[in-house]
Parts: sequence; C-alpha cells; structure tokens
Amino acid sequence: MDRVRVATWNVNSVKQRVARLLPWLDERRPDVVCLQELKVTDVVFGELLGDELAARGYEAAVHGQAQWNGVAILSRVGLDDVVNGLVDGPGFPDQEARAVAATCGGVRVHSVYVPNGREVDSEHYRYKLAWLKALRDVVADGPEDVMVCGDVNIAPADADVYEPGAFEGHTHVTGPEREALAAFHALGLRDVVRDRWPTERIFTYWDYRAAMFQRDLGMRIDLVLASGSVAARAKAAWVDRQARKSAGSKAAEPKTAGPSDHAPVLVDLDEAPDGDVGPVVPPPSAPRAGKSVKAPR
DNA sequence: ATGACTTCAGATTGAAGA
Repeated sequence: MDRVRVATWNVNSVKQRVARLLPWLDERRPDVVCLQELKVTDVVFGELLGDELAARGYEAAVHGQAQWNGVAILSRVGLDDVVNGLVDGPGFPDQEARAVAATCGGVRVHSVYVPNGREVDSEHYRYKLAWLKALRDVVADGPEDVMVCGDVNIAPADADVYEPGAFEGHTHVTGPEREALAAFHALGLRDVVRDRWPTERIFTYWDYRAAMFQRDLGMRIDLVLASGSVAARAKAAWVDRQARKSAGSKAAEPKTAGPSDHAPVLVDLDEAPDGDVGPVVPPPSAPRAGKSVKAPR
C-alpha cells in the first residue's frame, strides 16, 4: 500500500458543508476522514452524501444525531469492526453521538467530538472529564496501532491559544482538562502535529465572530493523537487553513458554501513496516498502550 | 461588552457552540 492520508474535520453541520466537503475530498484525496458535528441523523447523512461518497470509493461509518453532535469515519482502506459510542461512557443524561471507531488499513481509528464543558466546574464540565476518561479506557483496552482524531475541545498548552490571558477561568485550558489529555500520552500516544511543528503557531479553530480567522486569533483544539507505532510512520502533518477561508465575495459564496469554524487536520502515513496487515511488533520507543507503561518522556 | 457569527428548532426568538 502506498501512503495513507488521514484527516479530521469538525464540519459544523454536514448539511451546510456539502458544497465544501465534496470538492475538498477531491482536492485533498484523504484515505481516511474523521468527521465531527454532523448535526444530522444517519438517514439524512446517507441522503446527502451516500452516493457521492460511494462514487469516490469511500465506505462510511456514521453515528449521527439530529440537531447536535454526530460523528463519522470515511475510509477507502477498509472499515471494519465499527463501534458507535463509548463502552461504559457517560451521557447527558443519555449517551450522545460523540464517538465512532473502526479499523482502517490495520489502524484502530477513533473519530471523537469531546463535550464542550461550557463552564468550569459545571455539570457539563464534569461530564467532559468523565467522557475523556471513558475514551481513555476504550483506547487502553484496544489495539496497539491506534489513532484518536477529532475535536477534543482542549488546547493542550498555552501556545495553542491566541492569548492565554483571554482564557483564564474558562474551559479548554484548565489543569484537569489538560491532565485528561495527558492520560492519552501516558498510554504512549503522540500529538502528531505538535511533534512535527514544535514551536509553530498552529490553530484549527477560529470563532466566526470579530474576524478572528482573518486576524489569526484561534485555538488548536482539533488533534490527531497516534500510538508510537503509527506516529513513527507520519511523514507530514498540517492544518488545511485553505478550507477555513471564505470565498472572495458574497456573490461568490452563497450561504450554503461558507466555511466551518474549524479547519481540517491532515496526516500522511508511510506504509507500515511489515506491509499493512496485522499487528506490528512495537519498537522500544512505542510501549504497548494501556498496560501501566510510562510514556517515554 | 451578557457583543461579534453560525447552526438548529421552529418561530419571527432562544440555545449552543468554544
């Protein structure tokens, strides 16, 4: 197998994004696509995109929900053992459509939309932390070759927000949220984009208001986390800022063709060392996930 | 600045997002 391109994109309503999503698939040609905030049911997703995706060679695992949430994985390198939701995951009060997993080209891929948290110490915030713990447990119990892709609604470090002072006392930057992210690193997962660009100013989300994108005042809250075995295969990793841009004029951009407030994140993986079938013996720098092994640093 | 913009549900306004 050739290189595999994996992408994640919070589309903020797939219904409003069809006119951007399809051309973007044709231009970037990702092999695996994790989508979040579909905001439609499985049925509506199929009506909107089923034929168009099949024509492009994608299978789709869709865990939709009307109005809010909704996640999916598109793949043209296989889509096996699909699981909707999180085993033993919390609800608010019922489980929401925030996670879907599938095995694509030998890698366990999770597309996630982590709860927002709203206000620090609120019920929503506690729900967010409990949800992250449930996701951590699912990853820990899963295969070694794993990717967690999606909108985590946490900026991993102060460098991942445009102005740390603007977020004091708010969600997305608090210690407990960052500790919940660190639990994935303790399993051996790497932040692929930050690893590749250690000091770069990189954002994936910009508020629609106040021309935040044009001023590059954003947050990096959409991540690709990968086990050491998979991260070692990453040959490129970047944010597709082009997809966040508006068209040149109102006339050129009807209301149905505006951008999401999130940009896609893309990662190119070289083929697996042993081809692409079956588990790979982890190198010393890639401890097996979940077995109380400390992260290498 | 309890704003700004965009989404959905369903109504001509409110909730939610981050």
